[in-house]
Amino acid sequence: MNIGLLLYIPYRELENRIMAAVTAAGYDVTLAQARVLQRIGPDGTRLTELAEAAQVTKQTAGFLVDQLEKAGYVERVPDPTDGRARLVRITEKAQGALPVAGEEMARIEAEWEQHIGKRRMGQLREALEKLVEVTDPYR
Amino acid sequence: MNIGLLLYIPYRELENRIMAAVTAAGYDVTLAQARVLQRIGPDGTRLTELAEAAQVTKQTAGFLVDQLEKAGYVERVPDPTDGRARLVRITEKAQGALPVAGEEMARIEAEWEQHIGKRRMGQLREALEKLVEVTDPYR
DNA sequence: CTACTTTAATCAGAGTCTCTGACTAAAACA
DNA sequence: TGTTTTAGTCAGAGACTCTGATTAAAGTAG
Repeated sequence: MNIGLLLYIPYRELENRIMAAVTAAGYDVTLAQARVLQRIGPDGTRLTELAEAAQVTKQTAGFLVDQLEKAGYVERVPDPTDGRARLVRITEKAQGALPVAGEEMARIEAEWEQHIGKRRMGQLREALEKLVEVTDPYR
Repeated sequence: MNIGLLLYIPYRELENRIMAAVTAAGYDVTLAQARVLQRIGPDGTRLTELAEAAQVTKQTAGFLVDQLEKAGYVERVPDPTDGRARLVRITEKAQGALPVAGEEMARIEAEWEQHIGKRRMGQLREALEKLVEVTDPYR
């Protein structure tokens, strides 16, 4: 089995389950919206930064933020340090979703560790962290 | 850094580079088309099977196969064992793309091994193969 | 200070991907 | 034979993403 599929299959499982948990908790967010949402920092993040982090164009990021804003999950506030820019911030309404996602992620990691063992899980994480050094275009 | 992103970043790099290599070799295929294409077996595969393997609906798979067919990369032939079914087969035109993808993949794996070391690469593969046992819905 | 360049964001339009629901035809089964 | 299941298609809509052009603010060189 090729390494691409080996990386992708667990990733997709993780993403699907987290989305399901968030949806079950009553948050109506799509996958693309969630990918943007999780990149927003605690003090707000500029659209351009979000676009880079999520690997989409500014237009796409703007489109998704528009939807998130309409749904009340984010708000845009002026950036005090730059008159052109605005900061996208997570609203109180969306704050509750973060721990839901975090808990589901922890649950999944625990399941994985149970199956492959603590040692292998540690090796997996170590290898991936090293691999990200050469494959992440934003570091 | 969360495990999801750790899995996704190298995956995306792999996918992007393979797509770039295939495109550079003169094959005009989209990512979604490629995901279907790589699931087609040597003797042809049914649409329904492709849909399951690629994790999309039959309609979506059909839509992508239509495009691949128009571009001359696949053909549909009757399934001799089932009058309702048709086998999607890779045409000669598309055969050349497979080694291009394979070579790029091997090149990337070699680079990764160079960076993280042979030992870690082995551990990574071992851990992922074990992980796929519990995360692959199609096995 | 002024003119030029860059940067942040948006507007407009199009192409691609994916889905739900309804349907046809062949196969499998009771 | 009649019913149910399976393989695939048709129709329509929604979601995602892109390229190109534009506006406004900031930065920079003279």
